[in-house]
Amino acid sequence: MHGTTLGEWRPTPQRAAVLQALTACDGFTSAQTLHAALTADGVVVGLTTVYRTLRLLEASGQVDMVRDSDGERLYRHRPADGHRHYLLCRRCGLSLAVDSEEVERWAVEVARVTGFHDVDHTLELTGVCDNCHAGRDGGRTDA
Amino acid sequence: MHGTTLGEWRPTPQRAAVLQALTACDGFTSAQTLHAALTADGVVVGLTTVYRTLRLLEASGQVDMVRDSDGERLYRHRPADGHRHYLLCRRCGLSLAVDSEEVERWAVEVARVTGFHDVDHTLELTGVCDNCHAGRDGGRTDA
DNA sequence: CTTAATGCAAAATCTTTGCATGAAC
DNA sequence: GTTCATGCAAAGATTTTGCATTAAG
Repeated sequence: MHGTTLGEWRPTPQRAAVLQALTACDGFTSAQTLHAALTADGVVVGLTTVYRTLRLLEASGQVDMVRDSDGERLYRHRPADGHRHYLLCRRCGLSLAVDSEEVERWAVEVARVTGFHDVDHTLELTGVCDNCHAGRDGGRTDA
Repeated sequence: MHGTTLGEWRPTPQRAAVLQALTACDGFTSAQTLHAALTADGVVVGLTTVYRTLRLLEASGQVDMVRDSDGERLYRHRPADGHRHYLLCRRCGLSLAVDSEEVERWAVEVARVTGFHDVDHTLELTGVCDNCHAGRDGGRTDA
C-alpha cells in the first residue's frame, strides 16, 4: 500500500503493447500466439514478458482466462462488464460470450448450501459452431 | 467393431490396479499422485501406464477429469450416474459432488440459442470448506 | 540514484512417444 | 503365433525463474 488507487505496477511500452494486442484479438489467444503476433507486427517483446504481463492482467481482473483441451492458457481482454463465460468453437476457435446469470446464481446457491467460502467457478463451453458444422471440411475425430 | 459390447481393450493387472486405486481415492487425484500411491502400496506399475490408463478411462467415460489451478489433470472415478460436477476445497482438496441439473439445462439452452452443435461443458467450482475456514491452520498464499 | 521491468537462456512440470520385452488372446 | 500392453528413457510442450542490463520514477 503506497497510495495508488489500484493497479500498482509500472507502465511500460511492452505492457501497453501486450494489452493492446490482446484487445485487438477477437477471441481467446495463448501467450505464445500473442507473442508471435506482436513480433510479426514489429513489436519487440520477450516471450517471458508476455507471460508475466498476462499473469498480471489476469490477477488484476483485466483479462479472462480459460484453458483449451490441452490445458493451455488462453486469454481475452475482458469486455469491462465483469465476470463472463464463453462458448468456444472447437473447429475455428470462434468465441461467443454467453449470458450466465443463471449459473452465477446457481454458484452462489451452491456456496450457501455447502457452507464453502470464497467459492469461485470456472465454466467452459465448447462446441461446433453452425458455420463449421455446415461445411465440415475436416474429418477430425477429436481435435 | 469386433463383436465386444463396449470397452474394447485388454484386461491387465495394471489397468485393474489403476482403476481400483482411483476408486479407492476419495477425491480427485493426479496421475502422478496415483502412481505414487500405487507404488507405496507395493503395486509395480509404470507412470506411463498410469497416464495411458487414465486417458482410456476418461475416453470411455469411466472417470471424470478436471484441472486444478495449475492446469494439472485430476481424475476421479465416476459414481455411475453419469455427468457430474464438483466443488473442490482449495485448502484440503475435499471434493463434493454438486447437483448441477440447473446448469445442465442451461447448457442445453445455450446450445439451442447459439446454434452450436455437440456442446460440451466443463464446470469447476473451488472454495474453502467450512472446516478449513474455521481452523485456518496454514497461512499459505496459494498452494 | 533507486527500484523495478526486460529478456535471454536454463530449469521445472506435466505429459506423450519410440522401441524392445513380455503378456494376453 | 499375433497382437496388444508395458516400461524405460528421451522428447515435447508450456510456463517459470536466475541474473545482468536497461528503463522508469
